[in-house]
Amino acid sequence: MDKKEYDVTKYDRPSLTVDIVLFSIKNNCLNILLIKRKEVPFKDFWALPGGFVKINESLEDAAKRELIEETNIKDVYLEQLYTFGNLNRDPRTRVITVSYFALMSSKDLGNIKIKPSTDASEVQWFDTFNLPKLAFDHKNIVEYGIKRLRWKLEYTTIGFKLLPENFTLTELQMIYEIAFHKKFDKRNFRKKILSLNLIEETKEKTKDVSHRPAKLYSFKKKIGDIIEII
Amino acid sequence: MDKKEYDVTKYDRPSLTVDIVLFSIKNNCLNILLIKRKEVPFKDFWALPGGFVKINESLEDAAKRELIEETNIKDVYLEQLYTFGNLNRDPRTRVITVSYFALMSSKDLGNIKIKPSTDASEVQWFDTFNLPKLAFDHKNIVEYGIKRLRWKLEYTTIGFKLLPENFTLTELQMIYEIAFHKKFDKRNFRKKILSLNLIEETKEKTKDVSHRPAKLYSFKKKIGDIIEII
DNA sequence: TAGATAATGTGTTATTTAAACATTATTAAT
DNA sequence: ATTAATAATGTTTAAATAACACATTATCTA
Repeated sequence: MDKKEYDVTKYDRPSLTVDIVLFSIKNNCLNILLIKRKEVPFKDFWALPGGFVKINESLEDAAKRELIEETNIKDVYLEQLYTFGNLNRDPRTRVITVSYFALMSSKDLGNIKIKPSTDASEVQWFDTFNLPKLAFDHKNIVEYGIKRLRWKLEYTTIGFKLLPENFTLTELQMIYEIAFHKKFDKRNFRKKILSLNLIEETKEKTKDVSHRPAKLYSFKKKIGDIIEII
Repeated sequence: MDKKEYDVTKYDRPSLTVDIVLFSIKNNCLNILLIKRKEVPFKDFWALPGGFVKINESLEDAAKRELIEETNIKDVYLEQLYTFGNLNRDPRTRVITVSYFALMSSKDLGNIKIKPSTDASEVQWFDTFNLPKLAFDHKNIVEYGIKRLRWKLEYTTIGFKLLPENFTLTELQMIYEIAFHKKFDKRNFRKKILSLNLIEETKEKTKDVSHRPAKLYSFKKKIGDIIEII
């Protein structure tokens, strides 16, 4: 090592965590996944899934690992949200958290077995607009996540990440109405969505509904593509 | 301490830095401030101003402190950009950097004495679209900063942060043209800007120009307000 | 001091996009 | 056959955006 090189280890270093705001649509509500903490601080409080970043894993890998460890959920859409680093956000020591924004398709809700882990005694979905008191500054993080969701729905095609592969236009519209807390005109919504040329009819229809069945649509692009609409 | 409490200090912790992408308009160009590194790694490479976060300062305070220490610049508009945490972004050890996006009024360009410091042998403005080779992954950070700037110009009133208190409509338009790398129609631009009702005429005009002098305008809101246009 | 130069300042029309609005169609259940 | 429930569909109006050219006001200089 070069003599002139800084000894970067000489600095006191804060701890680094990731926390994940995972949204999904359940019972026509925008839901967020929370865990119940097993340990102090904030023992028995609900909190965002998350945990310490390991020295040899990227931030995104840490977020993925924590989701799996604490909730057994994988293959969600994930993007970085914001880094919270205020001095006293954790009573134990200085902890910086890089928060992640995640979306899960409602089709996966059924497949996934949410299981408690070493850190969490319970794992549960909550209505985003009716959350329990949260540990740490997780309320702030959730609010930041809701803002990001609205913004992304408005300006990108991210809404498809919340839907199963085939979906009805009514389901798609519902996502927007849930996230924005307001109704949209059905005809204008359909015109707008179809004019974007992002989805196409499938040959299928909804089954086992006691009313006129709806056409199922699918997103044209391969999964993984988020298109900026603007 | 509660026995059940984690010993959070037992984890290997990455180092934490901040880096600042500071934009200003100079010579009709969008400029970024860089420092020349005094030490390895990347000795003599140009890099973003930044440095290690102290254990008892917030991330934003760290960004402000580093800007002052390395460049003697203060009172800029500052917002968090993105956190870069890939494994090998620093050859010495694991380093996470929380990047910040900053804008400086062109009126401050003259007042400020940029001075080299302990970490930097030189400090200099560079044309954003014609940068030298940068240290670490700072090229990525800059690109992220440019995207943020464009987005913010389009959807907020942040452009005023790059201008002196009184400015001409041509100067304002120039900022948009520089950032977007394209021309806008003068009449439409003025109509749009004035219809937003955010700026007002002052009684002054440009002086010492060898052509028709332009009316000077000022932003209606007190400094600090960034309005979402949409 | 007249003419060249250089940038400012201003309106109208056409096009595109967004908003408002109500009826008929299809299926299952009874 | 009737009912209940939701799907599907078009037109008209208003608002926002885009395209476009020339007169004005100052300095400079011949």
